[in-house]
Amino acid sequence: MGYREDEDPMGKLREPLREIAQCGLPSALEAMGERWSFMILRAAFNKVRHFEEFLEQLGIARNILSNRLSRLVENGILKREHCADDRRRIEYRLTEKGFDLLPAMLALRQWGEKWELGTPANPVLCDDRDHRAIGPIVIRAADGRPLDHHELTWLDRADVAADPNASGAKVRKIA
Amino acid sequence: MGYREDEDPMGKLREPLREIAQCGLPSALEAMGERWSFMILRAAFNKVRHFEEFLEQLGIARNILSNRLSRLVENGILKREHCADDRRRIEYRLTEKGFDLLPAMLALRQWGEKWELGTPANPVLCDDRDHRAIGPIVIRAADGRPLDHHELTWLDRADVAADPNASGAKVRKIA
DNA sequence: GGTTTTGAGTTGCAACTAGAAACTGAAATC
DNA sequence: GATTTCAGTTTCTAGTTGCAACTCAAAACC
Repeated sequence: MGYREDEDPMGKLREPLREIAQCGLPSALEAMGERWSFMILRAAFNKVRHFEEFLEQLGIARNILSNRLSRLVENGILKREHCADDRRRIEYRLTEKGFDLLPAMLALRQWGEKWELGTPANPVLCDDRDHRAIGPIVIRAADGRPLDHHELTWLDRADVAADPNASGAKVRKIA
Repeated sequence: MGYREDEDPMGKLREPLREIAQCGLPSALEAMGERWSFMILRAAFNKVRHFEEFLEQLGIARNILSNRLSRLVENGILKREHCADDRRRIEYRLTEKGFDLLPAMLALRQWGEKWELGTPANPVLCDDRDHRAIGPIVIRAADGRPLDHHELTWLDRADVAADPNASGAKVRKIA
């Protein structure tokens, strides 16, 4: 459970990663950049819910797990819930924000499979409807066609072409 | 749980993250899971090439930068090249493997913008062709339609439906 | 009702890692 | 030849990780 701000045996007395040019990456890394965070997230996606279960699945030290879980809860990626049937048990569940990390996690995982593992891994993530494996995570243009890194440029927000389908002062989503 | 006894001033004497169930994520994290790796990658994507340039852009300590760059080179994500005109200068450039991390980086970045920053960041990554912002990184079925996490299941490799367009023993890519 | 077990943490300690600043050594510049 | 610059090392301190042992409350057992 929560460490207080003042005397914190394992706290984040660390300078936040410099937020150059107002980029979302440092913020994302602030929440997910620590050694075990992605592995915990992966376990959570695999329906791991309880402290001892994470402990066993990941082979992480108890104090680190405790700290990482608290951090993920603070960041709104997991939520803590007491079980109804056993008041001692605490369930850690993904929030919407947590689920939304799935594309990032899969992109990383696919990269690892392609370049490090060399072989497709075994539990394969599939489309529920037809049981076919999902496609690779790629970058796509607004119209949906895949882009590779030669076809990309960084533009100042002022120079970005408006979405022709957008009406007036519609807020652009991301990227 | 072996730390090696060799004397390595800042080496990776750490146990590899446990590779549960033959997953690509631990391998990916082995290469990219350290504190500054993604920020260095981001800088590299922004055409930062030289040691002092990284130093200035990131505000990282020299020794850590030196170590991270070496590590990224070892992992084949960056390559080191001596400049022709100035033999002292070393250029760090992304390899194909490094470029291939772009989807993962963007997914993370987009997540950070959406959930942490709240506001779209400024240099916007755009399609070179029409100068429109790229679309969000999402998970797609084999046929290209976007999937959300309710429409996904993990299947054993043996139970994955074959791609109907694939002829015989075609190797599936990833997922 | 009292003892034991279990879930989820804390605490203490030793080993490891990050960071700031000073130092090195070779190549370029004056 | 003296100075500056680039890319690292080294040193030393502060912060992190991991293991093992401890706590503390809520079930389970007897």
